[in-house]
Order: sequence, then C-alpha cells, then structure tokens
Amino acid sequence: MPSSTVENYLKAILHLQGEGRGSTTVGEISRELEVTPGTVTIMMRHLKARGLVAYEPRRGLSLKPRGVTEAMKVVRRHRLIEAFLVEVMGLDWSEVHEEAEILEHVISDRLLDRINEMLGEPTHDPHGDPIPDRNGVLAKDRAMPLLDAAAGRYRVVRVSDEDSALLEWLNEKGVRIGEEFEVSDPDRAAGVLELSRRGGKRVQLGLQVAGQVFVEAVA
Amino acid sequence: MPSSTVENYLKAILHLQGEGRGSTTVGEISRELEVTPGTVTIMMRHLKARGLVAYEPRRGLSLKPRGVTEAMKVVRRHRLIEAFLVEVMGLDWSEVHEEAEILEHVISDRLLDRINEMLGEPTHDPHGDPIPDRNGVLAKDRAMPLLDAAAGRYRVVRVSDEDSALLEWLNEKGVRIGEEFEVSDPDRAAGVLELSRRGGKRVQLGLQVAGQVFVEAVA
DNA sequence: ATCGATTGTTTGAGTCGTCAAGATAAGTTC
DNA sequence: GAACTTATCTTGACGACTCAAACAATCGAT
Ligand SMILES: [Mn+2]
Ligand SMILES: [Mn+2]
Ligand SMILES: [Mn+2]
Ligand SMILES: [Mn+2]
Repeated sequence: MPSSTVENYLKAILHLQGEGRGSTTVGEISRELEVTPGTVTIMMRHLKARGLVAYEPRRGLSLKPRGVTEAMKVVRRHRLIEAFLVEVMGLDWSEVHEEAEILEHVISDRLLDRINEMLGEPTHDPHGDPIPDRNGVLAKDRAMPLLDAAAGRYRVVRVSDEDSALLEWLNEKGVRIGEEFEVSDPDRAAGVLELSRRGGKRVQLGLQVAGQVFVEAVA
Repeated sequence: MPSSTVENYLKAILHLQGEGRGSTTVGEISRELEVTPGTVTIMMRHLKARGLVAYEPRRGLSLKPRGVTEAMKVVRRHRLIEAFLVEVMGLDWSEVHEEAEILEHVISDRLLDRINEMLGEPTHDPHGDPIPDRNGVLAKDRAMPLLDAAAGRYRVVRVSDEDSALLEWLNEKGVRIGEEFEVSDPDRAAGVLELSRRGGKRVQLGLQVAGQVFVEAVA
C-alpha cells in the first residue's frame, strides 16, 4: 500500500530516530534522502495525515507505531534480500546494498517467504545487521564501534553496509563478520588503529574507518 | 534509461505486432495495457519523439529497430526471471508471471547475468517461450495451436503464461511442456477436444483452452 | 453519397513526487 | 534585545502518467 517513496521515508526516519533521542528533524531527512527540505515538509504532512508519523511543524517528528511497523517490514525485506544475494546468488557483500535498496519495494510476500525458508530463517544479514522477525522485532546487539574499543581481543559483528569501497577493502584484508582480532589502542595522533590476528597479519585502519566497524569483546 | 512504463508499452507493441501484419494500433495497445486510448496516443507521440516507434496518426504504428532492441531486452529479463523463479526458487509456473512482470524492470544486469549462469543459459522459459539471447535474437518455434492440430501425436511445447488458473489446471492434468499426447479431432459441436496419453488417462479441453496450448507434431 | 458505428485524437484536469525561491520562525552572538 | 544565521515552511511550478469527455476521421453498408 505505501509507495516506494513513502517506504524510503519511513526507513530513513526509523534509521535517524533510532539512535538516541527517539526523534528526528526535517533537515536530517532531507540530507539522508538527498531531497530539499521543502519536499520533506510536504511529505511529513502527508505521513502525518496517514497516521504514520507524529509531526509538529518546527518541533521535529517521530514514527508512530504503525510507521515503525511499516518501516520494519522494509528493513526486513532489505536484509533478507541482501542475505539471499550473497548466500544464494553468490554476489559480494559490497555489491548487494544498492540492489536490495530497489528490490525491497517490489518483492512479493510469497517470494520473500521462499527466500527466508531457503536461507533457514537467518537472523543477520551479510553485514551483521539483525533481521527483524515477521512481527518486526529486532534482536538487539550490544556491539560497539571499533573506534571506542580499549585494547584487547574482539570479534567483528557488524559493518556499515553503505560504502561499497570500504566493504571491498575490508574483505580483501580479511576483516569479515565473525573474525577475531587483537586490537591496539588507537594512535590518535597518527589517526590509526591496528588489528592483528593469531596468524600475525596486521591491518592498519584509519579512525574514520574504525567508526564503521562494530565489535564485541571476546572472553 | 526507459522507465518501466515505457518498457511496458514497448513490450506490448512487440507482442501485438509480432503476429502477422507487423504493425499494431492504438486500440489494441489500449486494451492490452488497460489504459484509455487517449493515453496511448500521447505515449505514442512520446515514443516517436524518442525514435522508438514509427507512428502515423490514425494509420497504425510499429517498433523501429531501437524499439525492438529495447523490447527484446525486457522480454529476455522477463523470461529469465520466470525460469529462475521456477527452477531455483521453486515457485509454480502459474505464479511467476506477475512477479516477473515487476522484476523485469528493476533487476540489475549484474544479477541477471548471475541468473543466466546459474540456469546454464537456458533457451526457454517455464511456459516454453523462447528466451532472446544477449543480442535480442529469438529462436523461432514452429509450434501450432492445439486447436488447429489434426488428429495425431503431438508434444506440448508452449503454453500461454498469462492465465494462472489455466496453468494450475494444466499442471494438475499433467499437461506440461515436453509431454506427448494423442490428440483427437476437435468436436466442434461439443466445443471440446481430447488428449490421451500412453498410460490411457484422457483429458478433455475446451476449444478456448486449446487455443492457448501450442504443440509440435511428433514423428 | 450519406448515415451510423467504430476508432483515434484533443483538451482539461488530477495525482505523485520533486525543486526553486521567497517568507517566517528560532536560535546565537554581542 | 537587535542583528545575524540557520532551519523550516509556503508557494508556484514542472515532469510523468493517467482519465473523462468532447471532438474528428474513417469505414462499411446500405
Ligand atoms: Mn543494505
Ligand atoms: Mn546490510
Ligand atoms: Mn510471463
Ligand atoms: Mn513465460
């Protein structure tokens, strides 16, 4: 029922409000979706009229329950599709995001179910993002950015999926979901941080990059 | 580059002109796509301006070479997708047309190639329709409608893919691509025609239905 | 040839999503 | 608080696609 445009707005709002304050602004959406603020204002009126967002002009906005539900459905489709493209179709984790960005709006429920079965009801997508279940419930992860990790042993659990060059590079360096590394204290001056594995291979990461890689401490 | 709407018009024109006279009319397109004739007229002006069709008001129209090329690409995508949905995803041949109707406009070339490889460069879709090769060249089949077949032995080579109830019924009766049957002379009065196979099971088809099933004589 | 039916074209309007540019409300700084 | 800056809102417009309804051409059969 919602158009792909509406689905994209809902997903963007979910993403933006999802970190901390529980609400977002016209400006943030405008930057995220690369449309002008005026366009967003109009869409917010529309989404409010449809009962999907709580929006008070100039005061910010957030998803109402129905909006969250709809957004979660799209996220579920997106992540299942990414998993499918990697596991079944053999595409690289660096090239599935764009494709999923489109397919998420057009796949039938029937086909989505098939994908889900075929993959054995996966809980995470290829970048380590959790896949909402049929009711839109999301397993929470307590991963932290590699950037904030004290020196120690960590496992990579999640990577930002939007920068495909980064994904290619990480893959090449062996930094993949599930891999474990010894992490050095960041060298703030050099703007660098080092990972090393048992074998001994070392990888230098810029702090910028380290902000996109999420890890969990290992016992 | 062409929008999905334009792709659908090109595909419809290819389909309509493809049978005999090599051209089609505004009215036929209007019925095929279920839009008003006025809408078609406007789109034809647009397609003419883009060099995709030859259109003289009131005199009919046909695809120009570039239009054929574009249309063939869409047909190729449609049929490869249908094959994929049946072979790999395990959907029934009666439920893939609608899905392909949408996916044909959004699948990336990358993913289409993967599908093609995965299926081993198939030449026919699940309904027996030939799949254009990368250059848009179509293997021609010389199948005839079952309706026009004299009594004798025939193999089913193609079935119209648009009526999903028909496809379900055919499947249930064992009338599948590649199956061979003994065909009776049509009983025009009763409006019925009979297929029987070695085993002995008989199937009665209405002449209407027999027009949708295409066969090839067996030696 | 003329009437009537059929087919195609024109025109005016609507929806959706978008932008540009001007107006206004809220900060921020002194 | 006055002045400046930034965020947001409003308005008018446009591109794609569509419909309804009025109009025009064509066909075909007397
Ligand atoms: Mn993604
Ligand atoms: Mn992902
Ligand atoms: Mn089909
Ligand atoms: Mn088919």
